[in-house]
Amino acid sequence: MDQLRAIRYFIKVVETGSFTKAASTFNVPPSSLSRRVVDLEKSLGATLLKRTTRLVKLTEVGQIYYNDVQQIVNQLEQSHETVRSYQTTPMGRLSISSMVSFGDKILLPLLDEFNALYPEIILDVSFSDELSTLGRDDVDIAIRGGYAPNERVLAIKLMDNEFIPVASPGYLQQHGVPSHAMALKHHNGLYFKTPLGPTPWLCKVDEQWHDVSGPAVVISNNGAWLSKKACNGEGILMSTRWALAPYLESGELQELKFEHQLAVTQNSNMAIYLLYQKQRYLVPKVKAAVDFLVQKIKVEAD
Amino acid sequence: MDQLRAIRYFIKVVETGSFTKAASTFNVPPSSLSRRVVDLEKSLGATLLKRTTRLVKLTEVGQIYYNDVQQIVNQLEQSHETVRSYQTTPMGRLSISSMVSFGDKILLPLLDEFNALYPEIILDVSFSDELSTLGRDDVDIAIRGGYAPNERVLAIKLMDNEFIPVASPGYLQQHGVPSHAMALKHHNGLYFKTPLGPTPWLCKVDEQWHDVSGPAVVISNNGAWLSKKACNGEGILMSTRWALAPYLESGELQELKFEHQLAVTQNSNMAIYLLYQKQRYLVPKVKAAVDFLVQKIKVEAD
DNA sequence: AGTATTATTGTCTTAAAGACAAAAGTTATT
DNA sequence: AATAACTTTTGTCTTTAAGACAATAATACT
Repeated sequence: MDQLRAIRYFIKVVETGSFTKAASTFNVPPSSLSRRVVDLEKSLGATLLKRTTRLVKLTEVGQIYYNDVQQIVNQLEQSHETVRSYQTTPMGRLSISSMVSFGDKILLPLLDEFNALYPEIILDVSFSDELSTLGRDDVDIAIRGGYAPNERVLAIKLMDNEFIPVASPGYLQQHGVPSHAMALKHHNGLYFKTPLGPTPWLCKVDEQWHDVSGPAVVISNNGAWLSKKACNGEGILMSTRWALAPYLESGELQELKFEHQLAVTQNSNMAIYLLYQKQRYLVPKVKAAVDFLVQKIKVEAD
Repeated sequence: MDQLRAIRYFIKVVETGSFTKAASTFNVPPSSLSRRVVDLEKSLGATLLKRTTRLVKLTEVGQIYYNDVQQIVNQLEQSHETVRSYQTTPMGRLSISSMVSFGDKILLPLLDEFNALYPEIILDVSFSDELSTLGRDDVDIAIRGGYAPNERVLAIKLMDNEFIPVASPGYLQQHGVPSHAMALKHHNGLYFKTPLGPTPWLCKVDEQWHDVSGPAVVISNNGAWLSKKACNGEGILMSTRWALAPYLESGELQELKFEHQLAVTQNSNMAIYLLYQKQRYLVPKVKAAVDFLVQKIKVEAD
């Protein structure tokens, strides 16, 4: 029995929920899949699928098995790609996942340059603030803030991700410039929301953390929109220095400085990391992109 | 092409270093292996093996590929065992790896009991202080001291692993009872050696660590031998409280107490952990053993 | 209830792996 | 240096397993 083929069939049947649909993706008759999956079940001594003519569902062990083999087949595929592309020029589809805000401001311009450099690499870029599970999905490179990666994933710090409080001159004129961090509690807040929830205003005084968040005006994960609102004088915003840079330069917003520095998390080493799977660095396209991005962004940050 | 079969052939060829030897383990002619490996190499577009008639060696990519697929095939095998044994009574070979000293004193008596409880489980117990790479090898359960496991491995703390200094009454009469930890520097040392090297005598005074190791008489990883020497009054020994318990009770050795407690590592949470792979807990024999050992040892520790 | 869809089963065909013998290439020994 | 011993590869045939296609059985929707 071609075990691996049977497993691939099984996986596809689970994913499509149908023998017929799965069969069509392999260009073989459904009967083949049916037979192979039965073979597999016999060899395992367990039924993996509950078949009703209308839909195919996983059994309890089937679910366990599916989770395992899905990942295993994925790994195998990656390993084959590593060998196949070993010592060739960078080429093929490269999928990058980035935080939304970072993508707009910094990543996209760089990718244009990257594209010109490696025309044989087809970029597949998606923006999302969700913490994608690198390795599970087929994302080659992910860019995320403040991340604790697992052992198989390598993280390179690209740049700091310092959050600073800002407000428009108009707002400060009307409501006064807060002299002490504690005073922020009486100011209107425009809150940035990460996948982990809204970011509070925190402040460390005498080794003690205080939440100095003021009443919320809006909460959003859309940085540009929040910045607009801040410019309109609707409240105080805490966002990353690099996202606010253009507004600070134009004077539309100004940074608030306090004796006790503000933060949005007690975890001090907030930074932006580039993540990739260790083994995948052997694939030329991945190596090219990692090296390029790290070099470009680290230089820019200086 | 039966990819998986080809990969299994390839792995065996690498392990045995010979097509002929590998072929005999599969009970097929060597020509089959030769053909399948060539197929595999063709499909990957790379040569994996450097064949000279006398020995077969891996190429550079071959080495990378071998590391990958060896692990992948292992995972697949484990996954199949999980399914096959799902909801059956605990049975089959169970391999346990334990630290030497812990094995003698605590584990073996328990395993006799375990064996009586689950006669269908064939125990394969090996003792070694080397840090075995759980998952890479086929060890189901490992027992180790002070371990930082990876994400796929679960660690359950079985008991504390407190090191205490002891000496025989004779030794103390002859050399005097050290009044302060610092005084140990002038005492003969019997040093216990872990895979990470000999264990120094450390002592924390005013938030500052000091090495108070005295001149070494012997260094060994054999706890029983060191204990004997300590009984003979040859020096001061630091070993685990549970290993020394019988000598302390009989009065052959006595514990030295200091204002500033001694340790053999700055890492405070030294303890003995039971380690196993998360997924493998689904295999009845593994679950039975983990549950049994945890329960028994935790109860004994009270 | 009837129809359409879907999985399974039966039978034949095709493709791929195994068996066995022979050849080619290496290393070690005489 | 040449031969002997061993190992991998190649050639040819046989056997085994997967694919093709039609037919059947079973289920859900109209």
